[in-house]
Amino acid sequence: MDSDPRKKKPATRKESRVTLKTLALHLGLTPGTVSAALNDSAAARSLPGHTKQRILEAAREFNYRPNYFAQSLRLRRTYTIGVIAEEIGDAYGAMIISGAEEYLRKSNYFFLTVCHRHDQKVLQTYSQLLLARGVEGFITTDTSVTVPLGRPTVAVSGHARVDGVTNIILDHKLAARLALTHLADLGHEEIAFLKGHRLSSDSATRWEAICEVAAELGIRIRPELTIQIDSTVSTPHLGYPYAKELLARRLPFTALFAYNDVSAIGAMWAFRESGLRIPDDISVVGFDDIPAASFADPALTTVRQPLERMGEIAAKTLVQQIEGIADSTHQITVEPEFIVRASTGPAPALFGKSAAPDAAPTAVNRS
Amino acid sequence: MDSDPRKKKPATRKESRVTLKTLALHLGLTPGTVSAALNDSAAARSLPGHTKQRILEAAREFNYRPNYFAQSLRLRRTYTIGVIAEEIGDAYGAMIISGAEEYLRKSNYFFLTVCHRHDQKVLQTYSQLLLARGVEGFITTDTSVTVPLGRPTVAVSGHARVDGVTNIILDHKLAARLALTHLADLGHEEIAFLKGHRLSSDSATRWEAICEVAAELGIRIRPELTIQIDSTVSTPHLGYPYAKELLARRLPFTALFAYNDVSAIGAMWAFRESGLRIPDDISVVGFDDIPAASFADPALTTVRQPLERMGEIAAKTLVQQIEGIADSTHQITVEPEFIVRASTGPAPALFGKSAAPDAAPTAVNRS
DNA sequence: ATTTCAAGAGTAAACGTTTACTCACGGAGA
DNA sequence: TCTCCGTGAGTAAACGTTTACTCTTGAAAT
Repeated sequence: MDSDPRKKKPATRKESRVTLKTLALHLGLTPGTVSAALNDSAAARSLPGHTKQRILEAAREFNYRPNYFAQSLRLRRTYTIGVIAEEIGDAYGAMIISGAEEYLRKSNYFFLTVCHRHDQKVLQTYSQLLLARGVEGFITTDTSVTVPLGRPTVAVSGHARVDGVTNIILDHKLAARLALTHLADLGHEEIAFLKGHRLSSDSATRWEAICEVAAELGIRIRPELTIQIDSTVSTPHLGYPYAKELLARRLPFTALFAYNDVSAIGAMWAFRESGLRIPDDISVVGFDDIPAASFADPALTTVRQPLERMGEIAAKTLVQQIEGIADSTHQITVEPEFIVRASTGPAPALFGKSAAPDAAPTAVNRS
Repeated sequence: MDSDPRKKKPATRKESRVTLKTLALHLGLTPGTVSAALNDSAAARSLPGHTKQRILEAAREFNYRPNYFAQSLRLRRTYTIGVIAEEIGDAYGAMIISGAEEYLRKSNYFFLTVCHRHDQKVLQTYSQLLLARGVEGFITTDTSVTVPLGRPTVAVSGHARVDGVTNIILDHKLAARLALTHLADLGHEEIAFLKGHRLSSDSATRWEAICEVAAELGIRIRPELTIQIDSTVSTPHLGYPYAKELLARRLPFTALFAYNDVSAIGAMWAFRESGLRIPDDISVVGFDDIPAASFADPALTTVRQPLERMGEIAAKTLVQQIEGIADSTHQITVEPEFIVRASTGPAPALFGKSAAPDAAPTAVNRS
């Protein structure tokens, strides 16, 4: 008699779960009927309105929430997707996830996140774990998914053509055109390039686009002025040593098109340290438009990847595939935007082609 | 007959699920026995070794993976935690999540993420949704959890004393001491302050710590030199207008202790725009040590919050509570580190207290 | 006075696991 | 011979939903 009251508390306290049975008992109906009414399923068509009302009210009163696990077990739907990011701590991954989060939240999906850090093994392992968790699809960042993951997949900056994988890619051709025409218009003829790490999924495509566009525009790309990045640090220290090496080659150039903003900022450090003024002596163009690009000094001219938007598109595309609204496309292209800031300016006309080598030693002596 | 296939293909191909029944059938045993053997449960003690072997082998051969939902339903364990971040797209949230991710992954937990953007309503709503998803605990960032969420909770930078909530907080007293002694040692006497937004959970605590330490060190805090931030932008434009206003007050000061790195960088823009040299005319100290702090020009002297570490501690603490290894503590303090870079230097001795107002007009004329 | 029918609700299996019981069997001790 | 006990395994309920069926009424149509 003393122990009765504790099970009467409908909402709180003892963690007394409210299940269909609870409601059914209270209403003098069966769980099946209650379920039918709440889902307004086919079976509920024969229920009179007032009964449905009673059921709905009871559900509200008891604050009934269907058990997600029982529901998933039965329905084989989880409304969960797996995000396999290269990294979450940096601006690139974080912003893509942020964009995806917003869309998914509004669509009543949740997502589980793991980082792969460019380790293909991990990608396989974790996609398995996520599948075991019932994810209905994947979003990956900065990696090419080369083997189907078992569910619809959207790869942000993925480049492999694989069944069931949709790549969200930047229009790199346009990106290259924006950057190179900008530099060409400013009179730059000798341009140096930093090529991205081989593991970075955009590297190859971006470089090809640059080569093609350069050819179109009649801009020469000299192998001696291009450097391949093969470090994986993600601070400006990424770009610094490569820029130093570029200077050490003592070949004339008046502009640098870096692989990304981080390396561009590091390159600016190196240039400045050698006494070169930016943009007076040398212009620098970055890529991505991470927050730090606008904080840099001088503020970095860069190609903006609409990262949050790409995350959003990825989420939207994936959800539509899961819900069967849309079929899998091979790829979706998004357009970059060119952000002109202070790191680019007219090519130093008087010094001409020998601006860099002349200035560099001067600077070294100066310091 | 033509219309049949479309309903047959909702999910995927053959998708022949391997369940306990599959194995049992293949082995000539019952699901119960197989389960017992695989879990090495009490019921399996009476199973002879060779039978266990057979079962384990079959499981491997068939690549058996227990159904997560059936398991959760039965066991009431989900190995999932909910992360309610203020924001994921910015460095603060991203790094905390990154730290948590690593620990959770290693502990075989997964996490679901949502953003609250300082909306308390959202916090309630989404904690409910996450609970419905069976999360066994919460990690929140940059908000004070004032009402229990229904599961063990670890609040990174939370400050409310609530049952079942562990706050991971920086030792703000130490942070203030590091920054203020640094400035004092450099001879700064008139220091301006940017106070954080009221919604930012660290604002109050940090400010109190600054006041206390200032008193200890005999540093005067003038209300006219402190400004309350009440904008929520998270780019340096956050700090710029406040720094401008500070200058407009025409009171002498030789250093600024900003609320965070972002506002510090914005303040540096404003100072420089007014012709002040950093650190010659004015020193600037930030807070957080976000990546951009080291990219800034001059590189920002700042108090480093070990964000990834805080995320990791949060995850560890939470998991231990969930597993019953540790009880809920009210708070855990982590120590900041002081990073001296180029934005601080000796107080301008000659100009003395009137450095700022003198220099400002000069600069304006110059431009 | 049957048949027909619809309304209103119940039944029970199924999703895949886990686990407290039960059961059959054979050998050892009384 | 009877009891006791250990071994090796099966049984079945339970977790909470969903859904294809079934069942009972009472009334309208034949």
